Order: sequence, then structure tokens, then C-alpha cells
Amino acid sequence: MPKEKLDFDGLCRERHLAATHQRRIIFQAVTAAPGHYSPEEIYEVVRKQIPSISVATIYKNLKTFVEAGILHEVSPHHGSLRVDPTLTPHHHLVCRKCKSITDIDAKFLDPVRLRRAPKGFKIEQFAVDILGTCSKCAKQSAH
Amino acid sequence: MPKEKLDFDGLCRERHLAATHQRRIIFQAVTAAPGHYSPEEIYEVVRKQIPSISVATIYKNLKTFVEAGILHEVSPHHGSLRVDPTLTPHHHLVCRKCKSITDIDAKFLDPVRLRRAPKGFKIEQFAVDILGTCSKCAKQSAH
DNA sequence: GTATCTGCAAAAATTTTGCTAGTAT
DNA sequence: ATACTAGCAAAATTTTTGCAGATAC
Repeated sequence: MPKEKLDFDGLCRERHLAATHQRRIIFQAVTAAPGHYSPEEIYEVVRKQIPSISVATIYKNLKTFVEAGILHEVSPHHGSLRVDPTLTPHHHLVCRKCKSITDIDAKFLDPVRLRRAPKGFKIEQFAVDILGTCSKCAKQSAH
Repeated sequence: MPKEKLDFDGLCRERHLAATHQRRIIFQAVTAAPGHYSPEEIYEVVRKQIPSISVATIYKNLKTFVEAGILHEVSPHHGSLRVDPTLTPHHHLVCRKCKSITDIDAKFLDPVRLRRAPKGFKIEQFAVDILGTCSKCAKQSAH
């Protein structure tokens, strides 16, 4: 029995998600190779196996997978461009539930340092997103 | 003479950008207070002072400001949601020019560590975006 | 059997584009 | 004078929604 199928069904069972055919194929499409796929790219791949699939199903399930922790977002996607006037070095606390963003001064973090320089990439800046749950959301889900 | 105006005109001169009225007001709107504004939010604020402003102008100028380094993006905005199948700890090299994303194993980075815990925020994960220029883009702008 | 999920189509939201007139340098 | 920029309207993208029928548990 193929390993992926086992994994996927197990993952779904753990998180009380229905292991539907569409979800299985979407998951396979995303995990077939490392990459940083957009919903549109995944749609095009999945469509080859399930021509009747709809983009809405891709979106709904990617969201579901991310919320369930089965997949990750590349960087927190805030729905639209977000611009930041603060030019002093700082990073961001990002709440996974309410998507709120809070600044945290860079001096509260040990300086980010590479142990091995990536070949051919000229580093200009480190941006750290600290993902988690803000106090407001923690209270709400506490009871 | 107000400090902001001086700063803004100087910034524009340095980067060979025309210091237009619209840009000045947009810049003031963004820098009035720390925050993480969307184009729509900025539009609503600027509209109070320049009712004839258009959303397109907001978008064009935010993009211009970000490219010029006058403002920062909160986290790299990739145009659409991007999903990542790699669950082993890793971070991302993001090219500012071509927006390409490359994985870098977490063990090539000194572990991210907080010196002071943020009050009330439950940390779940650190995501580091290493911003810079990839080798391909470096070559293109070299000559 | 019941709750959940899919497909569809339509709407909403976000972002880009082309062009003309206006403005900064 | 020249190059750049703003406004406008329209299009292109991206994402969400509501609901009827289908599917998983």
C-alpha cells in the first residue's frame, strides 16, 4: 500500500477531516515535490486527474490544510499587501487565528546569523515572523 | 518648516523620485503612526485630504516606495497564497527583484531565540525570510 | 443517517493596465 | 522642455460565498 495514502488518511483521521478523493489528490499535488505553490498552480495539476475539480475546492482545502497544520504558508498571507512605516530593525508577532500583527524590537531577539552562506545569494535583510496565538485569541479558545 | 516634509523631499531627491503632493500625503498617512496598513486603509485616510485620489495611485506609489526602500512590506507579498509541503524546519531566501523563493535548512541558521518573551503571546514557530538578491538577478543588474 | 464536502456560478476583493492631461524638475 | 506622475475606467487576478447534490464516516 502506498505510503502517501496511509499518511494522508492518518493525518485526516487525527484532525477529524474527511479523507475525500479530492483532498487526497490535492495533497499529493502539493507534496509531490518541494516548492512554493500558488492555488492556481495546484489547480492546474489537480485538474489533470480530476477534470471536474473547481478552484473553490482548491482554495477551501488549502485553507483547511493550513489551519490543520498539514501544510504551511510560505509567509503569512494577509489578504492584501501590508506596508510598514517602522524602519528601525524589528520583527513581527503574527497571530494565526486573528491574523493580527504586532511589532517586536529586534533587540529582543538574538541576532539572526547564518552558519553557512547561501551560494550566490546576496543577503540584505532578515525578517522574522513569530507565529503563534495572541492573548486575545488565547482567551477566546480557553473555555 | 515641518520635519516630515523636509525628510520626505530629501528621500525623494536621493532616489530621483518626484516629490508630488499625492506622494507626500500618502507617505504622511503611512508614517503617521506605527501600523501595518493595507492599500485600502491608506486610500481611505488619504481621501480625506485629496478626495480625487485614486486607488491606482495608492498602489503605484506604495510599490514605488517599497522598491525605493522608503517603506517596507510586512512580509513578502507573493501576489497570492503560497503553500509549502516541506515540514522539516526551514526558512526562505526571497529575492526582492524576481520574488523567487528558495528553501534553506534551519540548521544553517543559528537558532532564533527571544531575549524577552512577548507578554501574552504564545509562540508556536519562527519563520525567517532572508531578503536579498538571487544570483540570477545579481548577474542581470551587474553590467 | 448525518455531518461534511464538492462543484458551480456568481460576487467580492485585490491589483494592474493604458491612456490623457497635469505636474515636478 | 522633458520626463514623470495622477486620475480614470476598465480589465485581470485572486479569493470568497451560497446552495443543491454527492460523499465520507
